[in-house]
Order: sequence, then C-alpha cells, then structure tokens
Amino acid sequence: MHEQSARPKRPARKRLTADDWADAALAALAERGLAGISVEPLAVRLGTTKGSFYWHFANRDALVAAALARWEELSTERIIQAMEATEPDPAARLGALLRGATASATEDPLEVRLFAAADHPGVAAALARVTERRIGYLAHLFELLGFPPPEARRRGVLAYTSYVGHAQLAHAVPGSVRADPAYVAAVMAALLTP
Amino acid sequence: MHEQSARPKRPARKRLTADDWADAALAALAERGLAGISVEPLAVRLGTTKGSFYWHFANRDALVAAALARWEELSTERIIQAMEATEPDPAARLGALLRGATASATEDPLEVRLFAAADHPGVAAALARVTERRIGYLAHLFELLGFPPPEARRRGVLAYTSYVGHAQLAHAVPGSVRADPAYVAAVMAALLTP
DNA sequence: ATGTTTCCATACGCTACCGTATGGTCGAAC
DNA sequence: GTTCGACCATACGGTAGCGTATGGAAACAT
Repeated sequence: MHEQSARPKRPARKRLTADDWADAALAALAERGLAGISVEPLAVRLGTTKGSFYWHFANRDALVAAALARWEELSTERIIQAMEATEPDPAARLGALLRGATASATEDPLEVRLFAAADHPGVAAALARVTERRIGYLAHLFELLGFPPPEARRRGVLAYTSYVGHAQLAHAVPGSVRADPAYVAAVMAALLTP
Repeated sequence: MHEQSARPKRPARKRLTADDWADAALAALAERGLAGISVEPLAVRLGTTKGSFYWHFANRDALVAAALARWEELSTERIIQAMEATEPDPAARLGALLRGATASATEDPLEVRLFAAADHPGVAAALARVTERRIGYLAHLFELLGFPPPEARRRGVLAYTSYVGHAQLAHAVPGSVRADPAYVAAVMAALLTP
C-alpha cells in the first residue's frame, strides 16, 4: 500500500482515446452481444470509469455506432483483400472465399452477434450495407462464370445464405455442422453446376 | 369510479393458468426476443400482476422453459404434418418443404429470435434437438433420392443452412432477399443435381 | 354459511445499468 | 511555475426488471 503505481488493473495506466473505447466495445460485442456494450462494465475492463467514457462519447448509442463503423471498415477491408488475392480464376476465388468464410465464421462470433442484434437500427443499417456488397460481389463472380445476371444473383444469394446459416448453426448448435472437409467442395459443386 | 367491474384491461377478467402465461411468453419471444419474456410487462399485457406469475412459476427461467417446450412441441408437430402430407415423391416433398419453410420464415420471426438467443442454455438445447431432427429428416429424404448417407447428410446440412440463412437475411436485411419465385426452384436444382 | 384451498394484488428490497453534475488531476504552453 | 484545457473520478438520481412477503379475494367443498 505504500506505492500507488500499481492499480489493480492492467499495466495500461495512461489516458484513453475514443478509439480505445470503440475497440473495447467491438470486443465486448463479439463476446457478449450487443448488450455487452455497456458503459460501466467496459470502464472496469479498461481500468477507468464512466467519467472517461462520457468525455469521449455523448451516450451509449454513440459507442455502439463507433463499434459498428469499425466493424464495417474491417469487413470491407477484408473483401478488398479477398478481391486482391492473386487468384484470377473466378471459380477458384469463389472456393477460397467460401472456405475462408466458413472457417472464420465458426471461430468468430461477431457476425452472428450482429444478426442477433438486428433490431437495433444502426446494426440493421450496417448489416444491410455489408450484405449488399457481399452478395453483389458474389453475383459478380457468378456472372464472370457465365451465368446471366438474374441467375447469378440467385446463386449469390444462395451462397451467402448458406454461409450465414452455416455460421448460425456453428454457433447455436455446434454439433450439427461438424468439420467436414468435403462440405465446402459439395457446396461449390452445387453452386457451379449449370 | 362508481363501478369497479371494468378494469382498464381487456375483457379477460378471469383467472389464469400456467399455459396462459406460457402462450403469452411465446408471443413475446416472437415479437421482442428473449428479453421480451419479462414478468412485469407480461403481467400488464395479461391484465394481471406479478402475484399471479409467481404463483404459477418459480421464476422467469421456468417461464422461458415453458415457452421453449411449447415451441418445440409445435415445431415437431409441424414436421410430422409435413411428413404425413400426402406427397409420396421425395423430391416433391422436399420442394414443398423448402417452399413452405422459406415462406413461413419470412413472416414468422420466432426461429430467428431463437437463434439470436442461443446463449441461453435452454434455448441452445431446444435448438439442438429441433435442428438434429430436421437435418436428419432432410438427410433421410436425400437418401431416398439415392444419395449415399454422407452425401445425403451434406445436402441436408446445405439445405438447412440455406433455410436458416434465408430466414436471417429476410429479417435482418429484408431488401437483400426479395421474393423471387424462381429462387426455390434454383435451390432445388442445385440440391438435386448429382 | 363457513372453512380451505387456490389464486391474485400490493408493497418492499435488491441489482444493473444509464446519464448528469461537479470537482480534481495531469500535461503542455506560456 | 502558473495557467488552462483536456481528461478522469466520484457521487448522485432515475429506470427497469427480478424475486419475496403478506394480506386478501374467489371458488369450492362440506
């Protein structure tokens, strides 16, 4: 008790930025859902108090918005990376995309949490934008593969719904969708058959 | 104020049963998610008070369990009806199932709410049972269609994930998956191609 | 009609969280 | 080294919901 340097929290004993709060909010969102973005518990976790929070943000909803913006930014970054992945063949690119998506979906609960929180207007809006971008990109790939636009869109929707459903099941009913290396291949075959 | 017969609530002025509470809970779950199952608001809605509730149930979680049991019962009833539907051809039966499922999924938010609440152990358990029954039945149909068991299971999973994903998208991003009569047909074609 | 059982109303305390108010501290600019 | 503004701590009040306690009212049996 004779030295006050060691607070009971992490060594992080400096001042915080709004981004620090947004990152923590995004992490809490992934771990506990939208309700996990709560000011006081986050403050404890960051080793500070509400006083800090209400300096950087007007209210809780502003923090939610910041976390969503961060997610949207990251998710579009990813799609750009996927597009720039040196993989010229559309079919191969589609396969890599699907493999990567199903793999990361089983690990990362974030997107599942977002669907669970789609009641929130901000969440719904962010989801709408990201969904449209992704389905659009998938449809684009199917067009490159020779499908006419309406059919390409249908297949894009099918590919994306199966991804979303897979992610949901993987988190809600882990046993139902156990790792099967042949699964993605079967899905690909179904998606590519003319 | 001279006649006490007319309470401000509905004409329902009789005593309640546990099932009345369970039904109300299931409705609230569909409308507002798991958090919608809350004792005091439900009491208001039923024109009564917490006193009634805590007579019939030990606590909130018992009510959640009752609502889940009711859902599970209804959902299995439905699959039995679907199985007894006078439709001998497996492919036709599959098509009818898919059409009915995607149609009802866009209207009824209940299942989407359940996935959103899969953190709750009871919800997860109910979902697990229902999911396993449904995927099992789908796999059974694919076996009838001549696919070997592992492939039948894969296609059952694919069919079910696409249903779940479709339901999710329909509720979170209504615009993305607008009614397309050719959609189910395309999905069917993809699922049935050998 | 009276006593029992069943069912409900009300009041209370408790927890978790949001948001405000206000004063304190620390670092940088002068 | 004082001053000023950025940043944070603490105390406070408010809301929503869970669960308990206890006194009644309603239905039913006798």
